[in-house]
Amino acid sequence: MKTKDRIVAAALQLFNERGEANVTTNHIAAHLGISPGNLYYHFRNKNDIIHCIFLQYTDHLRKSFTPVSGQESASPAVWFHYLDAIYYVMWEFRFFYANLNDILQRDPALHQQYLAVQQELAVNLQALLRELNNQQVLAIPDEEIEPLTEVLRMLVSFWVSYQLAQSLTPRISQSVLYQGVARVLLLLKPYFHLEKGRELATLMAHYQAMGSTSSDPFHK
Amino acid sequence: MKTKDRIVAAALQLFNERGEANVTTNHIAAHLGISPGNLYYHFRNKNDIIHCIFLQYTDHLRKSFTPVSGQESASPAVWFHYLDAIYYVMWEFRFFYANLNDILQRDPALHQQYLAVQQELAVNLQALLRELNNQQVLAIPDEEIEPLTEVLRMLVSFWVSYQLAQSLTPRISQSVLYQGVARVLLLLKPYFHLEKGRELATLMAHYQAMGSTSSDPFHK
DNA sequence: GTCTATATTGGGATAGAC
DNA sequence: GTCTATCCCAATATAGAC
Repeated sequence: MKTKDRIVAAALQLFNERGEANVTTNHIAAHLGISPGNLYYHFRNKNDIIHCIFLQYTDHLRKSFTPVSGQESASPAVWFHYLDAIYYVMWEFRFFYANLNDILQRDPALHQQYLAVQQELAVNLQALLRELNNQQVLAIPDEEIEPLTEVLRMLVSFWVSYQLAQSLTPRISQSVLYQGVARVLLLLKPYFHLEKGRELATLMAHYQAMGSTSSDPFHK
Repeated sequence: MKTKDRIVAAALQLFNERGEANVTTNHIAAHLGISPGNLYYHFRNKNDIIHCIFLQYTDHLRKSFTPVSGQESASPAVWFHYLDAIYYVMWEFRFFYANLNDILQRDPALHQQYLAVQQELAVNLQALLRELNNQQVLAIPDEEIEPLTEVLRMLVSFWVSYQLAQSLTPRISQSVLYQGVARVLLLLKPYFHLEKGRELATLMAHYQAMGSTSSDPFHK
């Protein structure tokens, strides 16, 4: 593994574990057993490192949230896929969600790219909900689809921050992220067709179980 | 007005206008035409100033969100009262919401007080929704009240942050905060009894109008 | 590519005079 | 209470040898 990649990997790990604001370039270098100067040979500055991580992030989002064909969208297996993807991205890039505004504010170029990805996600999510309406899974009034998807994106984007604010310990657990996923389902629940109650109950039960704190000590 | 109070007022204003992270103690002093040393005569440090602002914040919350008697809760006028109070606190202390995690993380004592107030709010909000259930206004399944109130608090607490992330300009407008209030109603809408459709529509229309950008240029 | 040593910066905070 | 002057510190970033 090239030094440049090792730096990115170490940065992601340390950012996630200790918070981006608490990890300096010196920490990253020390963690890898290289000098600060060496790190600056590979990256212009800290933002440059974050930008590399961000590329992985958007890659992931684009792969995980590509729309599926109409038929498929009605399958609970696909719902699991999407919801798991939400969990995964929240966990894998939690440092980013934990400091979203700081990071975006200090790097306008990154902010612009962020907005572009968010726009794609918004479009895809709205299309998905419309498709689920068509497939008789959901019954969301048309004019509510846009604001509802916005609330859902907002919920996912700031669930990590919310959880950090709710606890004195700066570490977030996997289980609280599953609780976030369960909240997504909660907000959609009133719109599910009654015939889908069974499938919905299965999903809710799953993510609630994953979100119960007792599952956490195992560090699954 | 005593210097100490002037400092707090100036800090709140500058924090709201430029973002807490971008306002140094020197800026505050310069804005008031006093010396940095003078500022430090009145406050141990910057956190100390924020703490004073936070006391105003909690004062406000406690006054605005005290529970009302069961009967009253069914009155649309009371709903307006609560929703306007949400708007007001988001606007008046938007710097705090914009930087919640940074501020809490660097001051554990403040964080503890924050958690205490949040706990009060959670209890009051749950009680309010239960009362609205009783008054035949809402029909929220009992087990959903707690998670739903959590999502609502989360929505309000991070709406400002969300809006900042959604725009390249670091200023937030009053209208986007009204949009946030409208989202609160949106999430509750599925649970409203049908007979209350009229009142609900009035509320939604009001906050949507306030949230429309065309109302903003007037800086109401 | 990697190192050591160091320059730079800027905000937080204090000392001591007035 | 208020001022001026200054210290302190930590993180970012660079210079130049190896």
